Amino acid sequence: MNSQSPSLTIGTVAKRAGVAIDTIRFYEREGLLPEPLRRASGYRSYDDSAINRLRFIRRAKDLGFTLEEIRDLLALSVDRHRGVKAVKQRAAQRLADIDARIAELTRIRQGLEQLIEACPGRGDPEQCPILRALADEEPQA
Amino acid sequence: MNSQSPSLTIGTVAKRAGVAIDTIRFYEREGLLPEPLRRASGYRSYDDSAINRLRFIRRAKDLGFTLEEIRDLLALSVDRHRGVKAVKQRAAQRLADIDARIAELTRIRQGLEQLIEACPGRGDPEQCPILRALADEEPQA
DNA sequence: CTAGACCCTTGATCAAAGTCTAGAGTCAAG
DNA sequence: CTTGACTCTAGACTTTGATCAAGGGTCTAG
Repeated sequence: MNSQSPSLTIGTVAKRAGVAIDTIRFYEREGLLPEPLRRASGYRSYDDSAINRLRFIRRAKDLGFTLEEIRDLLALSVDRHRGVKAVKQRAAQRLADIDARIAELTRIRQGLEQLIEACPGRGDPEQCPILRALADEEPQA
Repeated sequence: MNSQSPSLTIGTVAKRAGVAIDTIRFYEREGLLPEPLRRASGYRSYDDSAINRLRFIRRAKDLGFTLEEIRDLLALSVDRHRGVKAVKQRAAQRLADIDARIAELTRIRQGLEQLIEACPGRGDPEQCPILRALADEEPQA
């Protein structure tokens, strides 16, 4: 097996995972990263799994999950002792959350698209459907 | 002439527009609402246009605009000649952003769904594809 | 040994979009 | 006139997700 050197410093991990050092310590405080081993000096000592986890967090974040949701997602792997069934249920809940998020975005998207299609892109603001839809009728202030 | 009595209090406006009083004052500070007339006592005095504008803000917010973007939209809507085009462009940019987000969510949704489908929901945790994906994840970046 | 790079903790600060508080003045009803 | 609801200002606080600063200890190369 490879990788038997669990002695990455926080700076190295930060660089490889593409996040700031402060962010790593912040995630640790927030319970998204486990507390790492420490050297005698007190320096945090990581191995590759920390980098993997940080990348996982970053991707999930890019997808619009909050850190709290990500913590739940990560907690799935800690649920081992509670059995595969609980894990599957929680994953299904995540899926439902994602579906709801997609549905909400789709609703917004369609409202916007209709407005854009109806807008000539020039002329009198009074005629712009985007502005009119937002303003509702009878402004004339 | 149904000459409207322009003497709505902030509380009435808040109730009709469906926002909090503090939010109205906050929007005023932030330049999203014009400063209203004042009574001799100092009380803010609104008319219906304030309600319309608050609804405009709320709709734009629902469409994913930030308050800063909304401030821009409100300013643009006053510009007869350039306003409409810029409004349409910004709306189109919002639409593109939303599309990208939907695409990302759809992608992760399908990955998650496949994991769930492949998971028996019982048995050895080592065999659970969900746990395995979370544990290892990320082959390369 | 010493300089410079790195790491430690604690606590402050930021941005967004409000929300809430304190202390004081005002308005409408009874 | 008094009571209670309403409004005023200024400024502090909230949440999320970090980022920075101060004041120190550690590590490594020359």
